[in-house]
Parts: sequence; C-alpha cells; structure tokens
Amino acid sequence: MELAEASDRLLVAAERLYYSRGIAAVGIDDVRAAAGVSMRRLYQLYPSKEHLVAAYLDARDVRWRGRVAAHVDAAGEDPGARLLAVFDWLGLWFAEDDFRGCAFINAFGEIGGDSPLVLAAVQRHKDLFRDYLRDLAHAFPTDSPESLAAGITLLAEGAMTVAAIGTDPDAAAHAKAAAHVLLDAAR
Amino acid sequence: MELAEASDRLLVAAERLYYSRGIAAVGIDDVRAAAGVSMRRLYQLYPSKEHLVAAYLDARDVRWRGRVAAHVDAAGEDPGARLLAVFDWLGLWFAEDDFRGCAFINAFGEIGGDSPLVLAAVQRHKDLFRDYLRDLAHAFPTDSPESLAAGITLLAEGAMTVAAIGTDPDAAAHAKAAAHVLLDAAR
DNA sequence: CAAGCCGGAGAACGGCCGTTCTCCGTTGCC
DNA sequence: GGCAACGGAGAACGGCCGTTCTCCGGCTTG
Repeated sequence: MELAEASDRLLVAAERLYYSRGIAAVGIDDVRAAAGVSMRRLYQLYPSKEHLVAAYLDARDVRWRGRVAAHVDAAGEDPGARLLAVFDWLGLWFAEDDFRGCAFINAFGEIGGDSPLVLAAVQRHKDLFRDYLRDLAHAFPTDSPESLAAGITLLAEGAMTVAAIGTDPDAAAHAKAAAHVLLDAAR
Repeated sequence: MELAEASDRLLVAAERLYYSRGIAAVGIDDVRAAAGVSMRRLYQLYPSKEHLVAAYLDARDVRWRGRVAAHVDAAGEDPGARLLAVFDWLGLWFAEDDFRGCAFINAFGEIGGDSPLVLAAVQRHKDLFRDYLRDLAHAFPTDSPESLAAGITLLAEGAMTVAAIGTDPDAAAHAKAAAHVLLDAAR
C-alpha cells in the first residue's frame, strides 16, 4: 500500500472514530484496524497519537469549512442572505444523526491543555472560521462590520455549544433570529 | 475524620485539580492525596470516579451560579442593567488567572458521551443557567422575552467558548455589545 | 483490662493503551 | 537463483490508573 493511500484511509477512519466516540476513548489500534493499515505504516506517517489527532483535526477543518462555504455560496450574492445562510447550515448540521457537537470544542475540552499540537489545530480552525464570518460581515453594508462579525461569531459558537449539550432542537433557528436582529441594527 | 469534612475536602481538591488539569489527566489518587483523605473514605463517599466527578460538577454549579447572581444583584433593579451585568461578570471571570473555559463544556467534551452521570450534571447546569437568563429576560419590558432570552443565552455560551479557545481578550465586551443591540431591539 | 470493630496507609491487582520489537513472507535487483 | 531490503501481522513492553485488599494501630465498650 502506498503512503498516500494509507494516510487517506487513516484520516477517514480517525475522523469517524474520534468524532463519534471521543479522542481518549479511541485507541491507536482501533484507528489502525479500521483503516486496514499496519502499525509500522501508521507510525511512519504519524510518529505519535498526538500527530494523528492533529492531522484528523486539520482534515476535518478543511471539510467542515468547505461545507459551510458551499451552503453560503448557494444562498446567492446578497450579503445579508449569505450571513444568515451560515445559521441555516448549522441547523442542517445539528440535525444530522451523528452530530456530536463541534469536534474542535470537544477536542479542546479533552486534551487542549496537554497537547500543543492539538491546541494549535483547534485555534487554527476557530481563527479561520472567525475570519470567514468577518469576510462575510465586511461585505454587508454597515459602518461597523467588526462588531457585526463579533456578534455573529458569538451566536454561531453559542449555537454549537447549546445544540451539543442541551436538548433544544432549535438552537440554530434561535441564533438565526438573533443574527437577523444584529443585521437590522447594523444596516 | 468525619464524613462531612472528608467530603468537603475531596470536593475542594477535586474542583481545583479537575478544573485546572482536566478530568482524565487527574487520577483518583491525586485528588485523594490533595484532600488528605484515605482511599477507604473516598470510595465510601463516592463509589467510583464517575460519582466524584459528578459531585464536583454539582458543587461547582452551585458556586458558579452564586457568583453570577451576586454580581447581577449588585447591579441594581433595572432589568436591562441586570442582563448586561451577566456579561460584565463573564469579563471578570475570563480575566482570572486560572480561567480555563467553562468546566461543563470541557467535561462534556472529555467524557460527555461515556458517562450518564456526568452528562446529566452538565445538562443540569446548562439548563439552570438558561433558566436564570430566562428569568432575567422576563423582567425586561418586551413582547418577546423568550426570543430575547435565547439570544442572550447564545451570546453568553459563545463568549465562554471564544474566551476559552481563542486569544480574543474582549469576548465578553463583544458579547455585551451584541446583547445591548438585542435589548434595544426588543424594547 | 480485654476484645473487637473502625479506619488509615499504601501495596497489589487487573486492565488498558501508546509505542516498539520480532518474526517472517514477499519482492525487486544483480 | 541468491540476497537484501521492505513491510505486514501482531506479540511484547512499560507505564498508568481505577479499584480492591491487607495489614496494623488505636479507640471504644463491656
């Protein structure tokens, strides 16, 4: 098996297992077995579990932000509609069967303090998401795009937490309604 | 040593260690040693680590909500000022040296899926916090206190996440500004 | 005083898991 | 055809940790 294929299979298996069961609860050997890759290969590609977890988070970051952006792009050109589309996508995500909260918030709670690599991957993701929302806010006609972006970001992050922990199935809708108020006030 | 004193000392030690280092990273023996309690007593009071963790979370819930309520009460009678005081308190909390994010969000990420007791304690806390904000919102002169409460809750939860993971030292101030917009629009 | 229960200290046990090592079959090369 | 490098499979190692057990000193009680 080639390195590239082994790496792909490991990351696919890692994402499925780590996201659904948690990082600490999944052993290296579980990922290895699910991917059908030998120990030797695994340690050749990722010299420790920490590296594998960081790679899983980076891969998930790319996929996750890609899905958000695709949904936003499908909403058209209007800057307000594009900002609100983010919350529509969150609603779809929260309703998925295998939704278990934000993988990055979970990873932070699990090993954020103990692993510089994982912490950096989590912060990278959150920074990129915030930057994306900031770009969307800057396309909106307002005098204070930064304030708007900050409010939108907080609503989105709050919705992820509430949807993950609480039992409120409408977290995304509530966040969208509040975002609508912020947009109206900013215009 | 009496049972009540041993329990107190265990919970004090557990809160300090679990919150600062994470639950999985702290062994039963670490808590036991810090509390100066024998193994026998510990397992007599809490028959497993899961029980001890749930008790730690319950104790922290009471203290944490007490601190919030005290700060809100100090803000006076005006319903708007009381709602905004929540974010002032969050700002003070985020600035504390030992701030490491919301203990309940962290606990959820760490073992939320694996421990019914811990999951229940986390949900209990978030429900109670949400109910508290809902009460504050119902004292505010508006036609839609529920929407207001939902928005405030999301901003507060989002601020905790951003303050914990990100490097933005002004998360609470941004959340307060957005909350102000929601209040103005609701009035 | 004697005897028995209580509880403290800490060793022991069992299991899990990240990491490394060993064995062996295969493959490519001269 | 022989030989060496590679890599797959999985056992072995080391350490950690939750939980239980053993030993023993001291306090209580009749």
